[in-house]
Amino acid sequence: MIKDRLFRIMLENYGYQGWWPITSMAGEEGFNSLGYHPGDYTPPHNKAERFEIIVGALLTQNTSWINVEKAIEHMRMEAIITPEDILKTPPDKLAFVVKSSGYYNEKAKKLKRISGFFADDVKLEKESAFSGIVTREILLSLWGIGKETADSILLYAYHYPVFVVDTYTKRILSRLGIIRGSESYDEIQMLFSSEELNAEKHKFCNEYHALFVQHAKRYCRKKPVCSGCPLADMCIMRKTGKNIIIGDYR
DNA sequence: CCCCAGGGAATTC
DNA sequence: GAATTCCATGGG
Repeated sequence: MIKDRLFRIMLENYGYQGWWPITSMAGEEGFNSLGYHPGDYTPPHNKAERFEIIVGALLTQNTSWINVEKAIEHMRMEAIITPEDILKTPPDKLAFVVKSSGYYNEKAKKLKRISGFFADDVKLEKESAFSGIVTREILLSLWGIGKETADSILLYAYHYPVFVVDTYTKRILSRLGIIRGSESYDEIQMLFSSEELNAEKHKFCNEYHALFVQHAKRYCRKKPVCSGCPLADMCIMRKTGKNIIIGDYR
C-alpha cells in the first residue's frame, strides 16, 4: 500500500514527532522543552491537557504554531486556562490575550463558544461534552469548528482513530500524484482510512499527520525544496518538473 | 517590500 | 456545490 510506504519513509527520515505539543507540560518528565513527547508513545490526557489541545487546535487555524504558543503562554500568564476562566473574561481582553495568534477577534469568539460547551457548570441547549460523548457532528455544530479542527480535536485530544486532512496533506498528496487536488476533504480522508479495528490505530493517524506537517515544513513548502527530499523518487512534480497542483494548496 | 502560516464562516452564484 | 472575501499577527 502506498500509504504505508509513504508513512515508513517519512518516519525513517523524521522520526516520531511527539504530537500534540502541550506547552504547559514543557520540561516535565516525558516532554521536551517545547511540550512535545518524542518517541512511540501517546500519553493519556487529563482534563486540563485535553482542553489545552482543544484551545491550540482552534488558535492554530491558518496560523503558525509559534504564534499560537505565544498566545497560550499569554493566557497562562493571565490565568485564563479553563473554560470557566475563558467564559468570565471580557471579550476585548480575551482578544488582546490571544492577539499573537492572529484573527484575534474571531478566535476570542471561538474560544468563548467552545468553552461554553466544555464548561462543567454551563448548560447550553446541547448536552455538556463532559456528560456525554464528543462526536464529530457535535463539534462541527459549534461555530468556529470545521472538519479539520474537529478531526484534530477527536484525534489529539480524545485519541479517536481519525485521519486529519490539512493544507499540507493536500499539497503533498497532489504533488506526489496521489490526488488530483480537486478532491473533497472527506474523499481524501477516506484514502487513509481502514476498516480494520485496531486499538493502536489512533497512533498511526497521530504520527501520520505530524509527519506530513514536518515534511511540508522541511521540503514540501509552497515553494518546494526538492534537493534532498526523501520522497523525490516517488514524486510526480519532481519527475515532471512541474507543479501539478490544481487547487491553491498553500 | 513581499510571502507565508497545522481554517472557517459568510456571501454569492 | 464551487468560488470569493474577510479575518490579522509575526517571522522570514
